[in-house]
Amino acid sequence: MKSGPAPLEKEASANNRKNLSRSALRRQREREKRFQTILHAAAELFAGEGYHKASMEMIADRAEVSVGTLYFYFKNKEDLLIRLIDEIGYQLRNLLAAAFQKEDPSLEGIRLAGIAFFEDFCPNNPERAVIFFRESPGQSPLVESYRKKIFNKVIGDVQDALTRIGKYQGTPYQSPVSAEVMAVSIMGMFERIAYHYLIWHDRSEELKMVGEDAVTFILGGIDQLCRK
Amino acid sequence: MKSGPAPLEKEASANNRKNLSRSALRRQREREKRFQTILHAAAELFAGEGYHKASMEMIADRAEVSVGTLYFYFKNKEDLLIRLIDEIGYQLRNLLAAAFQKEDPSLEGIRLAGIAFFEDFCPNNPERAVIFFRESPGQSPLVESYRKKIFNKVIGDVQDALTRIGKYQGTPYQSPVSAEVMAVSIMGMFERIAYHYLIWHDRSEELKMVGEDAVTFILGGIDQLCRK
Amino acid sequence: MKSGPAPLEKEASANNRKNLSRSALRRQREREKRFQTILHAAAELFAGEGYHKASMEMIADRAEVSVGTLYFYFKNKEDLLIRLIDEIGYQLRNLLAAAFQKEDPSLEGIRLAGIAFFEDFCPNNPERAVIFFRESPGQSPLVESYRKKIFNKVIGDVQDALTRIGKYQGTPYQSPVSAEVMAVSIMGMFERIAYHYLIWHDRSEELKMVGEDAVTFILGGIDQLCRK
Amino acid sequence: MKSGPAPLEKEASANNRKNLSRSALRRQREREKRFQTILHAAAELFAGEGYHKASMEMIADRAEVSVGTLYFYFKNKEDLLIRLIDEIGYQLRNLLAAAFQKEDPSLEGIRLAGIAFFEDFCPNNPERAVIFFRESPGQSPLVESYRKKIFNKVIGDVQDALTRIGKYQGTPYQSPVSAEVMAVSIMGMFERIAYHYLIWHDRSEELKMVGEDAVTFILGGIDQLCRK
DNA sequence: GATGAATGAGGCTTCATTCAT
DNA sequence: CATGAATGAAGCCTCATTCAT
Repeated sequence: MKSGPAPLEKEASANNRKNLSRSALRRQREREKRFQTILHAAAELFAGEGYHKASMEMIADRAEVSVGTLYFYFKNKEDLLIRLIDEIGYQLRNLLAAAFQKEDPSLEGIRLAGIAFFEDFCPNNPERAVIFFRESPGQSPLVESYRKKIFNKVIGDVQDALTRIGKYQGTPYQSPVSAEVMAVSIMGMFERIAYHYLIWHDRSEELKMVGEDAVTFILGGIDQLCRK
Repeated sequence: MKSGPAPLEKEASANNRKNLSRSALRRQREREKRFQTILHAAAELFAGEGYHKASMEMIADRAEVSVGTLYFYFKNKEDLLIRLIDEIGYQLRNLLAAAFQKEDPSLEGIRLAGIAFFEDFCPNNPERAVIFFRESPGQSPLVESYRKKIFNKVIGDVQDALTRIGKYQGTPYQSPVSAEVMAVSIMGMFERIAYHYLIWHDRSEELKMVGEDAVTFILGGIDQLCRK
Repeated sequence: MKSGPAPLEKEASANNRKNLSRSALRRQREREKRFQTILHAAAELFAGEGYHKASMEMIADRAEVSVGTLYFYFKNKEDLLIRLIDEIGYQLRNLLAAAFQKEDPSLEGIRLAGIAFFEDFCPNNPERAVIFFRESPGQSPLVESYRKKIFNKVIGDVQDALTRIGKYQGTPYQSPVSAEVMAVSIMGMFERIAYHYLIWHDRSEELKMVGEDAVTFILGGIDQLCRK
Repeated sequence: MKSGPAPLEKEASANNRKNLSRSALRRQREREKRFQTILHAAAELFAGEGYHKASMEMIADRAEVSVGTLYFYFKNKEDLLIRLIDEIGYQLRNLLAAAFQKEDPSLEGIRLAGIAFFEDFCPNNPERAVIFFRESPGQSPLVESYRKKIFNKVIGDVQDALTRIGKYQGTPYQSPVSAEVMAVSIMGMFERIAYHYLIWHDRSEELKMVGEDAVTFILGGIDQLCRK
């Protein structure tokens, strides 16, 4: 309560301000850290035990906090899941956006995006793939609405990239919904390939080859839809 | 199962047998009917309310039987879901098999399969699509193991068809896993397109056009993977 | 709390003392003010949301202080309620005492008390009526003991007034407990009339007329009990 | 499962029907009995420990059933309280109605009603008085709405009785709301007298005398309001 | 004095499953 | 075979209170 030797007026003030901002910052940092600790614990358990089997108590234990603290940082269990899929969706979009931006609008961007997904995202975030593709569907209307929103965004990104490519190359698509169908298809391929080779069968070492075939498949499909 | 006392005469015996077999048959029929009634009620509720929200009591009410009866026909709630996805998987495989068998091993079979899925299965079984694609993932290890088994079979069917086509046409695939990757990809496309245009956005009237684009995409993809 | 460097002179000292007492007074005032701010916030929320629904956090938010501060000024949540009903009881007693003292011991005092309650207290303190009559009963033994004490005091005041009137007018009561019964009855009438016309049905504009009838009723009752 | 010797056709049918109806009736009876057992256990605990302190587990224990059974018979804890106050309100109305009907519309009916409340209801149902007057106020909006409805009915009954008396005796009331105010007042007196002499101070042996004074008070009040 | 993050006991409620009738 | 009342474990969540800063 009592600080050391009395500092001069202005200095004291400055010091004080500095102290305040320091402690405030530290608080902020620790808050953020705790938030992530909890989210991480939840992710591990959702992926490992399944969303339903993972109880709030288990999550609290793993995060080394009390149950009450969980509810200080998150509204409820559903919120935990929503934050997770939000974060994963964000990561996924960034990954794809980076791939698309590496090149001029061309199929090369699509290829890079596929490689990013299969060779970067999947092997490095298997837990997140599990949550995104296996644990989050069909859990509640609210979660489902978030999933829908996120998928729509990712699909929209891919669709935009395809549209840009089409315009850039002067290749029209077969039907008005073609770009959308392709984007949805690509998303579906990514999803089920991850599910198949990562979640169900642990064949992650084949993912590189699988991804290449998948990308070839996609490029062939796009090409075909540009023909007529 | 338990026969009565030894009958005296052939006539009597015949008579008896006839009676027994009649009532036994009726029993059998009613049993089967009830089984289906319950399964149907469960399907409606799983799709409408979600697997978890649908309680055994609700299912019993809708099927107009008692809760106890549910447990006579099904081992437990999980069993209900497993039977459903089993049935759906069976239906799906038949659908695809029929398409593949309509033609000589050729891409036409693939096209027909796509049309069968998008223009027959989806619009006529939206409830089943919901159960198969949204409600059954991530519910329990056992259910997941059944899902895996069923998906593997469907994927295997497609893969076999693709392999047959490859052999028949003398077109080798890019890599050893190519046929499998394509099968998995096709499954993923089907799944997410159904999810997107049927479950999330009710654009089922567009499904025909969407399906055509998807099939074109697939054929282009296959073609591409046969090149080199 | 932290004084600067030691002052040189008496004047300074005097000055200092003055300063100290000034700041001490200001402290005192601010303390009092904050106490009331919190109590007021609690009153609003207890009346508006109900004692249980109103959480300490909500109260802190409304009073624009932190939760910790609540516990500096009040022992606990129960304490908040007790202080409130104490204050309300105090106000009520003053109100009645003022009415009784306006006149010589006579029924006129009773009339004025009724008017004070129905035409002053009720319309001007509906929130307090809600707390006193609806939110405080049955919350905890301790709160209940305070309620009992307060009611006893108010009833005692009325009883004393009635006794004085009886002695002054030389009219004995029917039984030894008559004065007490009348006081309790009057209190009950006040309570339920407020509950009925103020809390349950918003007919506060009729309260004047209602109050007059109530007072007439009371006077008739008192008169009757003095007969024999 | 197997009944004794095979009865003749009609007899069997009759027997069967009889058996069915017997067991159905017994079921019904036992259901009703359990319902009451639980309600009784809840009443004891609500009165003894207070509504909030009495947990569902405690109630289940006292009723010697499982917690789940509580929820088979009652929707939730609130429902338990509502059923109780409903039942008490019903009992109270019957009590008063019986008193009013014993005599021609006259003040004697009011007197009998008072006696019924103070000399019958209070001493024989102290627990119910506690629930009705102390534990049920301010618990939740829904409970409060039921309280309001019940009080309104009881007050309405008294008001009707007073109106009938007024008409029968040709004595008009001071103001249009007089009958209502009197009814509300009487209810308030009953309530607070019960609270004072039964719940707070255990002076139930004085209740007879207290009740007499209260009735005298009421009659005087009514009389006064008929004058002008 | 003030803050607000952390606690954790305890409450209510749900629901799959069982079993006597 | 069918019924449906009973079970009880387990889950989510609230919130008054504390205490280090």
